Amino acid sequence: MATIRDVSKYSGVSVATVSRVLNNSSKVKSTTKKKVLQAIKELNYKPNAVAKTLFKKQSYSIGLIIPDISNPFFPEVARAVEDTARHYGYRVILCNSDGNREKEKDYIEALSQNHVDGLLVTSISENSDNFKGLHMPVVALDRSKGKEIPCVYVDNYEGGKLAARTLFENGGKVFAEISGPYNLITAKERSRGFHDFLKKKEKTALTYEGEFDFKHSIVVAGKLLDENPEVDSVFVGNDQIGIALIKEAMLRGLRIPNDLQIIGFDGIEIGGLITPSLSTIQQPIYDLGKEATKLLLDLANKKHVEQTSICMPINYVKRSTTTG
Amino acid sequence: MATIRDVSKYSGVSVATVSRVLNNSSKVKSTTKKKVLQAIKELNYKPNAVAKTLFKKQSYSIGLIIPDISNPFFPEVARAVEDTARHYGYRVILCNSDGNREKEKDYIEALSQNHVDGLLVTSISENSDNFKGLHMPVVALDRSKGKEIPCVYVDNYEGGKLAARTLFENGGKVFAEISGPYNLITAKERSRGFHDFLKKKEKTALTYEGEFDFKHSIVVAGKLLDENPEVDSVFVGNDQIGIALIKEAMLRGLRIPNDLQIIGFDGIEIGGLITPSLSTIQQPIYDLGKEATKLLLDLANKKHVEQTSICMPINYVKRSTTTG
DNA sequence: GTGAAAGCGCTAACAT
DNA sequence: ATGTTAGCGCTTTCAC
Repeated sequence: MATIRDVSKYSGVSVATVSRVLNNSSKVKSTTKKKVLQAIKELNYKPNAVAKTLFKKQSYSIGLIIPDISNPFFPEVARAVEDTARHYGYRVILCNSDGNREKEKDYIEALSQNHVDGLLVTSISENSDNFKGLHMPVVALDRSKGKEIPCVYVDNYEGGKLAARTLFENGGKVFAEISGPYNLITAKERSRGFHDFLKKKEKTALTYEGEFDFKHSIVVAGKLLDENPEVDSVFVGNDQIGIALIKEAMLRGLRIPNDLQIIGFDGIEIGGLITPSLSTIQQPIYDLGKEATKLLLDLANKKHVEQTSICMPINYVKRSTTTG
Repeated sequence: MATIRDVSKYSGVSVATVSRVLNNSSKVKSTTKKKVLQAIKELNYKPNAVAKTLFKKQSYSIGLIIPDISNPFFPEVARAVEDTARHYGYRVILCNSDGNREKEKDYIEALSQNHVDGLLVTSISENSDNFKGLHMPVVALDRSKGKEIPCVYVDNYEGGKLAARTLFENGGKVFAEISGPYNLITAKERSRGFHDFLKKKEKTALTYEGEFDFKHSIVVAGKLLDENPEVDSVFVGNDQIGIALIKEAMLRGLRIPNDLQIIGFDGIEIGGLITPSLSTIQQPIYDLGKEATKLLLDLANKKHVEQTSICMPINYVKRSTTTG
């Protein structure tokens, strides 16, 4: 590998000058510039980004810490993050935390030692001191972090209410919910919104606490259906649970949406491709990732940001598991 | 940020000694070691991994270049890669190439300049000079690269044959295929295996060339069904096409598998969760990613590897879109 | 407009 | 067992 020193010798100028033409950092006579460019070409010289990072303390890379890339919500986020990062010349390091505090901490430490320029995190814990004392910006993704950390999120409470209203207005009589795990603030908020709306209508809903995961959801969905055959309207904590519920409902010969209405949450692509397609409260997943990345990079580059807390809109997408 | 120099001063020993305790690289008297450790703690010193990388020419990071993380096959791969890399102390940089040669090249150049220790690539092109002259190992994932590049893959040709045999033995009469794009060697091989088997049985199959993508598949699937209502057995290039075909078939009131049998390829998780669940030729997706990563890291660490070309087994998974 | 030299934070000879 | 020092490849004052 040729170094800047090789280029310097080959072209007969100093390394400083080579650096100047490399970075356009100050005027260089056009004839010497030409010589340098020529040398670079002939030696097939590529600047060593690590050396540059060491000096500049800027790596043009960010860390993306999510619970699990195999969970279908996150690939869409990751794609947005990567696209956006790339657009601004940044690379992204992918980290799966499994919602494990220790694993998250290990990653943060490693990323920090590698001088990434910022962290994008979907963390399990609302307030964690995993993020204390870092010398780089952190943006929380899909988790409202209160005032402590900049974040990009959706109003999960309103989403829950919207699901309840929809089910109610569609003529639902017996309501149920399979929520996400309550230790996730997002799941809790969705649930709270759902129940609050029903309460105003003097209705209640059976509630099962689930997980954001297919395997577990199959079990809970089956249980709900078996224990409560009278239920006709279910709100589920995310689309994966919804897909599991559809499967179990069909296995039991229920007609959807006539016997059973279902509303999911997230709007992952696959929800629209199954039969029946899953009605859902849709988050702008790609834009969530995109805006979070933009915010993070603005922060990393010390640009002025007028909003460090961005709430993105949700909306109800009617597909085939609801009547209206 | 404290540096090794700060620790050295604080503890009254040389930087070399500090480095020694940091890396356990040679014996240090236990009392001085204690002093150093104490200083490290009090100063909250963290070694700068970038500086180390510059010197050692080893970054403990690898690049993962795939077409698109939103394609459901790849999150499972990426998860395996990340798990395995992490297990060996490596980080992974995620890159989406969209199967675009130029984009792939840009990534390779950037990763190379950042001195990643190796590249894991699912490339579109079988033989590309994008990989020529790199000073780091490359492992091809799910793409047989001939002898040029180490690779981890499955026997797609056999998979295609297996699909054909299954459909045939289940009593299929009129066969069809929606293949993946022919410029992908994997798609072509699956298709070739499928047709070769049928030919031996003196059967033919209608063939539509598709894409490994939901949106496009919906269109092709609809077309196939409308233009050939007599078809009763379809092999599709991957599970996504299969899911699209199921959707379109149900839309048209076809009974699966009685009127129409479908076999997919890949074995992505969602295929088992839809109704009807998709029978498929399953690849060991996680293990593919795991073995590829292991191979790459062995290569990066110049360990002796007896096999630079690893073929993983496939198998038929009977679910609800086939009769047997 | 260009060059010399210091230094980013670390490791590894080479001394002692 | 420990210290001194020369880099790794780059950028950036500070001279000229």
